[in-house]
Amino acid sequence: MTGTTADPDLTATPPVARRARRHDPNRRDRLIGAALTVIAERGVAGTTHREIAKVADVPLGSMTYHFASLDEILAEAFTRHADSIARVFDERLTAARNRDEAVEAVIALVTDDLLAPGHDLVLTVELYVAAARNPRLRTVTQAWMQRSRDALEIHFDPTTAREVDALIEGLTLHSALSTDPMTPAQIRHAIERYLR
Amino acid sequence: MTGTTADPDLTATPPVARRARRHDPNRRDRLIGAALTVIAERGVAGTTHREIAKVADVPLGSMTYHFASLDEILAEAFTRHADSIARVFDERLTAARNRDEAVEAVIALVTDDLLAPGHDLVLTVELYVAAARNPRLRTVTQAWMQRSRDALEIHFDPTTAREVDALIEGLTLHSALSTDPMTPAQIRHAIERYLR
DNA sequence: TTTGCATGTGTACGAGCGTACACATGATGT
DNA sequence: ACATCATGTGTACGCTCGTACACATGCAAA
Repeated sequence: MTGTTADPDLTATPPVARRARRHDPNRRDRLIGAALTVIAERGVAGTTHREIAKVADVPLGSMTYHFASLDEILAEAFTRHADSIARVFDERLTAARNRDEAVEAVIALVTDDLLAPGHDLVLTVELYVAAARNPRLRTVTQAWMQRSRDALEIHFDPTTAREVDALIEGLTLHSALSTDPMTPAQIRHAIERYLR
Repeated sequence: MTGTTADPDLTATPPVARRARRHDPNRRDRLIGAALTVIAERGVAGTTHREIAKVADVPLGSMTYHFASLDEILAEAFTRHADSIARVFDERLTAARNRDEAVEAVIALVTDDLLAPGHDLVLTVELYVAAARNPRLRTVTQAWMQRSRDALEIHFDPTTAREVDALIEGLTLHSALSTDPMTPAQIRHAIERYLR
């Protein structure tokens, strides 16, 4: 009736409400998780402060408060990714009590973990590409590779460990890229052929 | 002495000389090559019209004339890359006349071609990442994989061909990522262990 | 209770980007 | 010879980006 410009009450709620402040401990952790989601969906190239903030439902300014730069977010996100895979790797191989069980552990690792439906294999390839030009990320990949090899060397000699590590890499990558991914039986066949 | 603003001669050479027009057939091809150079140096994420133009020593406007979009340049560049590797693959395996020679061909392929000093392995990983989100590039990788497998099937059964293809992928990728790349002897050992 | 500071929020700025487009030029077919 | 048009060149526009920064708020120490 009076029109929006006629109201003289300057204490009224401003037209654009300020977002309520939230108590949000471990927002930093949530942001790292959101970063991994964005990387998986849009790739490192499509990962921006604004996109991560949107996924985490957080204002843009929060990004620069918690992280000095985009590089820092990427480094922390990929570190978490590599650690989570390396931990599974460790657990499977530590649990194996002899060589035969170790072979089964490797097979299970590939078929049940690395090629599991929910597992974002593209995240690993994104890491490799990013690491090619980011020394900090190269440290992450190298530590991860070392850890994998160490776990394998619990049961296999160093030469075999290195070769199997490469084979695992190739099998997962190939399955991920193919329209016609390898079946668990084919994975088993390839690994057993190599290790038995 | 009279100062630069005192000259009334409007027919004089303008302060910024227009670049001389050049007769440049197959500039399009040169641009694709320049694109591969840029991708190898800066990654797909750092590949821009302006950067490619600078490497090829060509004005920016030339990019949009020869290619409808950046995607089109990337697709053509990666197609060239994949074809050039697939051709070597074909040649090596076609030349082999029995299984033993085929094994040697695979070893030579990895050690002498894929891991050759001048060969940009990062280009392949860049392709994989780009293909994850670009259907056109996924066609390129799948055609490439099929061609590799076909070449291997000249000498090996389909199951072996697929497994060896994956092994090659893993060996090259692993060598590329490691600070401590595998030696030719180690490559030979891994492949012979699998194929003999 | 008061106060300091870690944390949360909104916005502005300059840079680089893809792309569009107007204009220039010379090779080529007639 | 000359007209045409494929090719070559320069520049402007609108957009998104990373980052900086001023201001708000409430927990915790004193």
